[in-house]
Amino acid sequence: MPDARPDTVLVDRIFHALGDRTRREMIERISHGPVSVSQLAKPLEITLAAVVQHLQILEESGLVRSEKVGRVRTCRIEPAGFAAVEEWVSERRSLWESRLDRLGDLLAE
Amino acid sequence: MPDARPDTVLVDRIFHALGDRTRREMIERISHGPVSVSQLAKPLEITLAAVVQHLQILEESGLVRSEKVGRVRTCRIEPAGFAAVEEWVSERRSLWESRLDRLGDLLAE
DNA sequence: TTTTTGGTTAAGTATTTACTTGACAATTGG
DNA sequence: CCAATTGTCAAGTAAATACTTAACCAAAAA
Repeated sequence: MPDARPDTVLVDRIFHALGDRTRREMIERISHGPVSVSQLAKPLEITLAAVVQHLQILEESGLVRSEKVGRVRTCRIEPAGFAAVEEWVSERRSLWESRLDRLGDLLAE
Repeated sequence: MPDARPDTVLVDRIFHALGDRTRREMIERISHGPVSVSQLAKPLEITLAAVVQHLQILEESGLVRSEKVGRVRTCRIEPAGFAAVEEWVSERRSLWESRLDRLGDLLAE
């Protein structure tokens, strides 16, 4: 990924994080409640090391937060990140829907 | 990308499509109104061929629709796809927010 | 204290993916 | 008719990214 305007960097990271199915599965799991890294890894057929790497990307995107107590790291959802996605999507959609070009479509038919 | 349950395939394609910044820029552009492929390519510093390839991925995801009349292909937003994203995101978020684990967090502090 | 559990880090491999080039087809303008 | 525009397709390249292995550390259990 090349550089971009500062205000898009966040969105970039979020969508990149969500672009991988394994990471979405991890989010799925975490959204049902806090889980440790090894619990998170169990249903996935990849190594623990790979899971840790995915987790790092999820944390950098701000979608997930984690905290280590003792030797176990517990993962939680960070709702703010999700709000940013909804915002981006609904913004683009409403932009389109508010257009009157639809009218042109009808006339063209 | 490996296989997945049939009902997740759509979501997979959508998030994969949104995972690329160039494709999001294309969506950005299209959401302001219908555009031809070459118009779409102009601000992007990649070849027309690359744009066409991105467009194909966007169409397969259901986020964009296009139609060719004469020699020009015009691209439009397909709002239904966007709704699917919002649904997925808000579902995960509300799942988390409705959890009472927050209570546990407070007690732990 | 020894072992097991849970996690981290670095380095390398292999697959995906974005992108280019070049050759081509078809519509439109001069 | 000839040329420019608009797009398509196939094949190859280069870069990004997912994943593994292996060595390691700290906390908890036996």
